[in-house]
Amino acid sequence: MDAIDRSLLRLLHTDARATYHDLGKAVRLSANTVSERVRRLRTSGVVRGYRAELDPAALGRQLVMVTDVRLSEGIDRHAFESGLDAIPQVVAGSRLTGEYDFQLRVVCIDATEFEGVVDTLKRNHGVRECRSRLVLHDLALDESRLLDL
Amino acid sequence: MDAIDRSLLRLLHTDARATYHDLGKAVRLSANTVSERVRRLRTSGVVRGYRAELDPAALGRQLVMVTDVRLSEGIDRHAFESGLDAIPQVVAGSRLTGEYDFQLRVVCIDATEFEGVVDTLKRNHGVRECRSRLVLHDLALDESRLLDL
DNA sequence: AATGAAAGCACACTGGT
DNA sequence: ACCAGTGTGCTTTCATT
Repeated sequence: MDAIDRSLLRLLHTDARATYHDLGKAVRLSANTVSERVRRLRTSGVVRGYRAELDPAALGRQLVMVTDVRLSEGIDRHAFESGLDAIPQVVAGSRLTGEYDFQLRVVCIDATEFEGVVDTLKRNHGVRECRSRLVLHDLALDESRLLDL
Repeated sequence: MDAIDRSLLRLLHTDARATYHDLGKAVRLSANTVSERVRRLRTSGVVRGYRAELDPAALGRQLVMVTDVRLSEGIDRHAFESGLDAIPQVVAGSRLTGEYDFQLRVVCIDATEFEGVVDTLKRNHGVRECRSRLVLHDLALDESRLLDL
């Protein structure tokens, strides 16, 4: 992992469909060499994959909530996690330390749909308590900033 | 936006570097037609971009914290947001309703580094109070799940 | 690790259904 | 909206340093 690799990671984070040829022009290396470096970055696990970033708003979903969740006694954490597959509005989540067990990000069309999600969580997934707040907006930051350190 | 477009979005979310030819094989369309559909999805804003997903742990950063933050009176929200550019450990964040003003995701090497981030936030960025918890792990969910609705 | 050459493919146009 | 053909340019392999 040298400075060139970090440049390549930044470039691929900006546009994962950039050609090796163009990446090579940017770092002054042949397409060939870039291809090998990127393959190494992939197999070493630094690059986990290449993802198309979707815009939920363009899919008609403009209500984003952050919901902290506490499970009832006797609910298996692992079962709860796999059960979330059944609720597509839950697009991300983490298990956290502290007062609550999990934090979920829930993307909905409107408050009615969100109400349905909360009811489902409580009725079918062993959620005892939840605490939700509206996402006003997301900040323009991302993980590629770690390359600056 | 029909079922084929949703398939293409799912495929591109799994591998944003897939060729139009391969995408076409999956949805039984010519590479040509796939290219046109994908271009429409891009210009309509459903696809915001293509990103390489990095693994912070592979970059030597294994401590991930979620930190809620409340700003002091008289601190401009917008100034706070742009000021975060100076702290690369902050890899994501949202402005939220509720008790706290923002929630940040902070990726560090160890507790000492995180302590530095918290001190910086309080000393230089107008943070009055913060409440942090450790991310035990992230759930295997993503925004492409919205396509199932 | 990096390079250049050459074969094999993918991509972007055009034109046509 | 979709497809086929074509020219251009990208990717990959191999020999070489």
